Amino acid sequence: MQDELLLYPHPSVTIDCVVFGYDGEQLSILLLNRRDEPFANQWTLPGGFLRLEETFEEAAQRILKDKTGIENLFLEQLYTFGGLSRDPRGRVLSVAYYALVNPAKYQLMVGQMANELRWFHWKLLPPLGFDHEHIAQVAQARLAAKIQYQPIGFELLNAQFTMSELQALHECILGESLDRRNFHKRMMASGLLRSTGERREGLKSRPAELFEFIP
Amino acid sequence: MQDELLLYPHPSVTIDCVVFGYDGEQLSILLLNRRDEPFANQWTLPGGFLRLEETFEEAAQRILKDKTGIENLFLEQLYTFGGLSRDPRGRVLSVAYYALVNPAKYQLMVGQMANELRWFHWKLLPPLGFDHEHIAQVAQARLAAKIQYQPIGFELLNAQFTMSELQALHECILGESLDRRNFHKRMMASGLLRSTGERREGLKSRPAELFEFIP
DNA sequence: GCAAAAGTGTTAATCATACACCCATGT
DNA sequence: ACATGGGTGTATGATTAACACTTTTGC
Repeated sequence: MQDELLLYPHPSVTIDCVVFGYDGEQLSILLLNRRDEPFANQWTLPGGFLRLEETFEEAAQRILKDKTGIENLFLEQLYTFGGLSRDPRGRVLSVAYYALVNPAKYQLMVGQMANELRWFHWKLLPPLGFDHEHIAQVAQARLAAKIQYQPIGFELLNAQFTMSELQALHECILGESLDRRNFHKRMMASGLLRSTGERREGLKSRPAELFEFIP
Repeated sequence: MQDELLLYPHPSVTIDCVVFGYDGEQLSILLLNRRDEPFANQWTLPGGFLRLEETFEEAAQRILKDKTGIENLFLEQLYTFGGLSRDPRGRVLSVAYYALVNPAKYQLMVGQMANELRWFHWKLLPPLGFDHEHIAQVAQARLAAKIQYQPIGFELLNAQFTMSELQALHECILGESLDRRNFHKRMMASGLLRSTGERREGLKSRPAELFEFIP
């Protein structure tokens, strides 16, 4: 039964992850400084090889947990990259995923195959190994396109968030400032979020209403 | 250098293609009746294994040419499917592509590994092998979403086409009828097509202006 | 002259934008 | 009381949707 599958050599398949983080001020991408060849001591997206017994998403979760300590995040498939020379080791495909996380919620843990992990401003990335600059660009474009049509929050914000927090995130991704009232109307009109009835208190000003995404 | 790549067994990688065809009346998807196991004598999307020396698009073009006779079509990556049991032969990933073609422009040629090729109404597909029903659904959804934002025509229509032909295509994909005048305005406002100055004559009614896509 | 499809403009409705004042809290 | 950020409505402009009659051809 496996015969046909063995007729030709198979490519390797990796999963690479573009992890966006938003700390309330600026949007970042998590990069990993590789310890080993290829691209030793260079920055790349966190990634790893797909195993036969796991789905793409399971692989992405495992890889991110092992290499960065980040667990249980929402992932969405971005694109699959298959250029012939994107990896010097041979034919390696990359099924890329992206995610949005709140960096404050995770403790980064540098895995064994990395020198360092660091958040970089999403528009000011260092030179990257493989074709990861290209992958990051595609992810940025996807994020910016997607936010036009729907509120983006995922894990970037806490489960409950104020309208200002959501607005600051959108402004950050869009690169422009928005009108508070119109933003409020648009978000509520989308039907994707609702008020929790609770408020965020303890700040220096009027307590803000807390919202949550509707599942 | 290849050592790391050999540590784990590799999955097989196929390219599957959702080829949409429009004959002026209805939108169809091209299916192939398999000659061999698995899924012998069942309908599937045309597809085949990726070779190490070719990109996804080259593979898709080769596969379509070999199995259907269709050449040189515009392809766009749809999604990559990686379910653990989508292929009974083992772990097989599928990088799916979709394309739009004008069936009248191609002579279908049944390849050696198929019993038959046939166009099926895009909403009335027979049961399909592998997870190809799912892939077809994703492609349908993508096409319907995409047409909201831009005129889709490309290879579906002839290089020159009348506004009514383009409108019939859009109505077919959207599943609703549109107003002629508003459609005309919207298409021209998109800036993606222009009048050729010529007309389609010889029909039973007033000759229609011919348009073309701006490259 | 009749049938069939093409071409075209105006009005109404909807949606998006711009904009400013008062409110609740902490200090 | 004042500083800080939160909450809210309306008026205008822009876009989209609804709608019908005239024109050109073949028969």
